[in-house]
Amino acid sequence: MTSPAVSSRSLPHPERDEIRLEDVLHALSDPMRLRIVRELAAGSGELSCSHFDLPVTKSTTTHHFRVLRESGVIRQVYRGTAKMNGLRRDDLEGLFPGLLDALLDAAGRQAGRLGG
Amino acid sequence: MTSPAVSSRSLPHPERDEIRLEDVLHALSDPMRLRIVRELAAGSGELSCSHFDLPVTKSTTTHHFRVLRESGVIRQVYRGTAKMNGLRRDDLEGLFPGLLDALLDAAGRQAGRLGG
DNA sequence: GCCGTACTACGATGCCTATCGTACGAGTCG
DNA sequence: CGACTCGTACGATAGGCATCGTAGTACGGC
Repeated sequence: MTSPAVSSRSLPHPERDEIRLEDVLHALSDPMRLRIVRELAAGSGELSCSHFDLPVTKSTTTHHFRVLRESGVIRQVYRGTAKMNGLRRDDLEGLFPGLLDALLDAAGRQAGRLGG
Repeated sequence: MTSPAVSSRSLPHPERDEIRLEDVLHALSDPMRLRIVRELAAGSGELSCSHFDLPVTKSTTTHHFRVLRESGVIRQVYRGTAKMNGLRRDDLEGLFPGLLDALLDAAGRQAGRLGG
């Protein structure tokens, strides 16, 4: 099968109205999570957790993805054994217009400045 | 005297190049500190620490101002017994164009949405 | 010099969190 | 079914941090 079904395993997400700016900022204040979000923004669609090659164990990776989901930054859905991740661009743009772009731009500038 | 001299007590600030996005986001992810920054942005110039009426003790207030200063969000200077606080708008705008405005706008929208 | 105000320094406390390792569950493929 | 992959759950650990209270320092005015 080329497109496996979405599993029924539950993955609680906050509604758009429940997303709090402080939680979003806290989620993005961790370098590992900021890196994940930047990769998600660079990729066109959804990315699986295992696509990311982070310098931490899988347990810790799971933890970071959960923080991002529970803060409302990303949306996660099971597709077979993989868990696909996507930025909640529309919800964030509706709540905080221009914020996500400004944050991604800021992260990109800093990476360019520090990383070479 | 109407304009007391700036004291020599040392208050270390990060240089513009040393300001890290993660630190700024972490600083603003605390409700008390976000509130301080919003008040600073609303006021035209510098504000003294004692101008703020926060629901925490003065010890904790000192702590929050230090986090904001050490992350590069505000600049602090002694003027007599008072310590004046000002947003580092220029430095932040130079490093992360549009970010501060987007953050303040987001905070304002959320306050309007939740606070009435 | 003495007092009051503004802020700080330090220690304590309790909570949160980033990290790990191991054991487990869900799904796919042979 | 059995093996393998992907991701989770749980416990442990170590460090960070928001908060407080008390004691202390710096400055300005009397």
